[in-house]
Amino acid sequence: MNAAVKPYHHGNLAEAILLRAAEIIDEEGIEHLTLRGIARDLGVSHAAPNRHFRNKTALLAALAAEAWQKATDATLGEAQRTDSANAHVRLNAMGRGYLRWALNNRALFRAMIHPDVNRYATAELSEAVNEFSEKVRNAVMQTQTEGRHSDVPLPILAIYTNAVPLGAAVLMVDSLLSREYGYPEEQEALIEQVIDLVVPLER
Amino acid sequence: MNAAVKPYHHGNLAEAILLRAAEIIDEEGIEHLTLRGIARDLGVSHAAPNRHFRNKTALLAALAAEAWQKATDATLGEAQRTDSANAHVRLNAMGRGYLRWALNNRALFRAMIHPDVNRYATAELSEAVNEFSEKVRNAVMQTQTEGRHSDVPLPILAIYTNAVPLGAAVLMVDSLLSREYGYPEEQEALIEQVIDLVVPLER
DNA sequence: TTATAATGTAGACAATGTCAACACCAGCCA
DNA sequence: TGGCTGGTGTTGACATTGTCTACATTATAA
Repeated sequence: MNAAVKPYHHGNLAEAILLRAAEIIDEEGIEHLTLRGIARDLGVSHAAPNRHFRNKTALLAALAAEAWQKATDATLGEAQRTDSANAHVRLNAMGRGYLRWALNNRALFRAMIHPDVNRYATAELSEAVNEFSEKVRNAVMQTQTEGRHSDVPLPILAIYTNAVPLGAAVLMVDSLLSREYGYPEEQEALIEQVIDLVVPLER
Repeated sequence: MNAAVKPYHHGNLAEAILLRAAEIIDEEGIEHLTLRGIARDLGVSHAAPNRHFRNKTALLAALAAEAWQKATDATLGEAQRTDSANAHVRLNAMGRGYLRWALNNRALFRAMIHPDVNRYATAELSEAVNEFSEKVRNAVMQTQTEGRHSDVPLPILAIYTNAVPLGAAVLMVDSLLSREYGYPEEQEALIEQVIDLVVPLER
């Protein structure tokens, strides 16, 4: 039988690039992400990625958009799983879902908060970010009607609520402080306890 | 009189490089920071910076170390200014000092949380980070003796307390969400209200 | 079937980080 | 005082990268 002949067209290069990019960020860090390296790994010519991403930043933006979508899913999914009508329970679950997702998907999380990305946002990316923040704001608002910091302006409470899992994820994923705080075996307990401080369940 | 003759030695190139680097991050973003660009701006040859920084990452690490030191100063300084023996008052002031510093020194803040930096930490940088986190942990511990979440393990409470100003700063400095949240004219009120949620003053 | 757009390739170019070899100079020791 | 030595700056080089243009191949649909 003849050896597998590489077809001229890859077939699904765009997705393959995104996948390989996420792998590289995980394994070698985002600073080692190069378009030519990805092309080499995928066995295509060095310029092939340009057919699918206008430039390197566009690739990062696509990764970030994917990240925001998945973060949104993880966040809302956790709330749905509680099957609760209590807004505190749902928002608490959202916080856990978000933080757990960030810690388990560090490559995508890094793409989300990468400075390059936020300077050159694509429409797709802005859309994803807006959807996330709208969902969170609504959930926060509902806890206010249940009495959580009902005297605090919604934007302030939203920043605060967002900041905790975001800041905690940055601390544990990227920062030098992660050496102090990052005990993987205790991850789930840590998530739970930190989120309980922002959105307490019993009062 | 003879025209100013450029001396062969710059005199203070290392500091000049750090200064210019911070300017570039502010004005053009960290993605436009190049060693050769800095050298051009300072009127030295393209390889001169290598005499002072082993590589580009070392320059970023030096910036980050400076950033952590200044952040520590801003944080502790604010606590001292309160001249209060109440740990809550001091920690609240620390949070405000940190967040205000981050919002007013975005270039250095970006260096602090830049992914490259945290992979190749220098001793100087680690030292600066450790000092900051130790000071914060102590202040958090003291609020616990005053009854703030006294049942929560100190590491958890420290993460939570750290996460709020850090996350808020990321939201407002770098993230796409900053478009939603970043109203400079309301900055001081926003700082105050967000920090009050983590470290409430009256109970 | 065939025209057309999408996808991949090859080659080129400027910019960058980094290195080695050399030039200049400040400060110390004899 | 004079020369040496190490620190600082320069020049030139090289590999790598992102990106562009021209061209090759293939999928698609009229």
